[in-house]
Amino acid sequence: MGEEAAEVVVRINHPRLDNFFHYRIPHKMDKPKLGTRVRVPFGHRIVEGWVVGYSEAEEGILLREIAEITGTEPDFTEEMLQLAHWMAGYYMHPLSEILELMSPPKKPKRPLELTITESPPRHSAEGIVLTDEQQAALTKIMDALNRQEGSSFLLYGVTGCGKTEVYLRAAQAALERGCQVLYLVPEIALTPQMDAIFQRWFGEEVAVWHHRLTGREKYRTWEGIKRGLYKVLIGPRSAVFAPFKSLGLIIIDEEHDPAYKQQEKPYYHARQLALWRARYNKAVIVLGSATPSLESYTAAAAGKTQVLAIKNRPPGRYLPKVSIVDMKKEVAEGNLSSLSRYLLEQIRLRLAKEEQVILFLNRRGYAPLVFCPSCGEVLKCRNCSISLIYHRQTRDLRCHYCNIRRAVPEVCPSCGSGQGMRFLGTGIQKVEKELNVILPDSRVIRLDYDTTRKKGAFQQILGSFYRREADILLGTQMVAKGHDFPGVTLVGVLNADLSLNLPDYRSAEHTFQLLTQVAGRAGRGSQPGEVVVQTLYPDHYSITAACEGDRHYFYREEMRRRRYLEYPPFSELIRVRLTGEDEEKVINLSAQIAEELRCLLKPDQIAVLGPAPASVVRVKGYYRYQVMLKGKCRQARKKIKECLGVYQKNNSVIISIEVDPFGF
DNA sequence: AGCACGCCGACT
DNA sequence: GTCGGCGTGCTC
Repeated sequence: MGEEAAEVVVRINHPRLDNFFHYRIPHKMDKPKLGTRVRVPFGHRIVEGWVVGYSEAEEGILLREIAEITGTEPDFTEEMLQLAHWMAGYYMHPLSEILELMSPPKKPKRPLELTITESPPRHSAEGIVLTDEQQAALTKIMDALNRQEGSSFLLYGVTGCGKTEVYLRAAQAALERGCQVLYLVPEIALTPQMDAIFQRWFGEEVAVWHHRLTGREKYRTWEGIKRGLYKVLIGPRSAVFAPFKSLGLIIIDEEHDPAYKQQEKPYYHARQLALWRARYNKAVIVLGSATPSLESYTAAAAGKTQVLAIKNRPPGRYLPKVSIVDMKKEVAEGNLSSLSRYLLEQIRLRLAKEEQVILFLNRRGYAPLVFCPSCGEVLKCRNCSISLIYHRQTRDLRCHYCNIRRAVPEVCPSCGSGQGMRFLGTGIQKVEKELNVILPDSRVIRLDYDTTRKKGAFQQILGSFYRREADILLGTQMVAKGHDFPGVTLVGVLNADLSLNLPDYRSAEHTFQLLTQVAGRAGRGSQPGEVVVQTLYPDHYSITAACEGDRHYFYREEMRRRRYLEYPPFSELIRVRLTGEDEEKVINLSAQIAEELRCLLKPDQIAVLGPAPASVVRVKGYYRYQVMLKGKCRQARKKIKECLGVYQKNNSVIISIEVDPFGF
């Protein structure tokens, strides 16, 4: 018979150590609670780890003893340990890495006082009266809070319908019932403004969590949430790991936003974890969006989530009129500018009335292609298999994958011709220059990755546009989110097709969401707005649906296509990605793995696709290939992981597993 | 991941 | 003779 021993996960990040090890508790040590951080002898050294359970050790293993307990209390609550186990299984990731991600911030050396002045919840100073639809939604949420049995809602409201008003009142109702509230937003950039709104309502009991906080700030917030001093936490996806004492309400704002999916290990989706935590805590969860993800839409259709629909904006705020411009015609009629004649006419009209304009182009830089007119060679990054982009401010070339910069060559590196390089295509900087030429009297302000590098620049640019210090806000997808500009009456989408041509089964969904969100920026004030959408595919369903505001048509059509092609939500995807410096080794191993998976998995259950090169084969000098699994993947996760585990020993090719991948 | 063990070349 | 190269194998 084996003996009862502590299961310890060691704090070492390696695929071959993806398991716990058994340890004996010394006689003079109290039995550590689950989640306790300990130091244990491991091989020839002492390492840190966490106690994650107790069980009988197998016979024949010589158990060693836990050396010491670190910290005064466990790092993880029962809830977070269970969540970690669930994540390890679902995302096929080592438990140690997930615990690392969830572990509390270090205690600062200098002691820190944790007192928060409890302010009684205050009502909105503005005293806005809710519309009937808003009130109906709020009532259902409040009923659910009273029932305390865990419920989920999809707050499906058109852009500008006042979802925030519903969130605030729901949060207040939760606080009145003694519960804490988690409010998730897609990006850090959006936290300060939400923080300001919530602080106006709830005072000092609101905290913000994100990765840019200092060590002290993190510790203070973490402890405050844990002890129940803070009642509301606002933050991006990582805030979903906060150690709430009594979580009663979770709100996910813009739940469709891809930023909720972590794009690096361990590739979790915050919405999924939030749903898990809501279920565990019997809390209410509200997913809010004007353009829900297909996942949430499906859950609603299946009755797993209740729909709270808001179909109208508050009185006096009208949905904009949308016009589509066919750019194929525009080019055929000799207009090679990035602005169609109709859009330009509309811009002039609005500027003459001293109204503001937002222009949207989802492409950074000046020109996306640089080529030699003599031999036709297109310049590519030497580390990545991707074209270099010309940037005008710095007059150099950049790779948008690895950020490398180089000068524009005077002589073609391929044929040696000295004719000079030519630039092709249109990036946002080129549009900026065009605007300066065509409309020399208008003030243009640009919002993109390059103008928001400096801290606070994002807020500063938006603030300046809000104060009407500029007439035209020209931006990448950053302009789609967040702000209300009462002065904006025209939104121009310069190239609606860019997101449509991405190699991703979600591209139509993203295009529909992006267009709807951008269009929603128009007519936020009392003036009716107009949206002009320029496209080469004026008949594509994602574009027509977004322009006509016909959400049901889009979802019907998109579901039909997904079902036909057996893409999620009608199947599950797992991507196995292989990365290495030696391309041949990567290809060979990919083929070997695909072959073995094909033997292992039933073809009528799971299709093994590939191996195929990733959409950008080479990044930062590493070659990337992938094998895609499509079908009933969940139930075969164990088998798949075992199969791949064998190959993870090879260290010249890194294998990573991505469950429900984003961005192909 | 670390760290030891292990079996072959040029050094005080 | 030994110091040290990094190949491979294990860690309750």
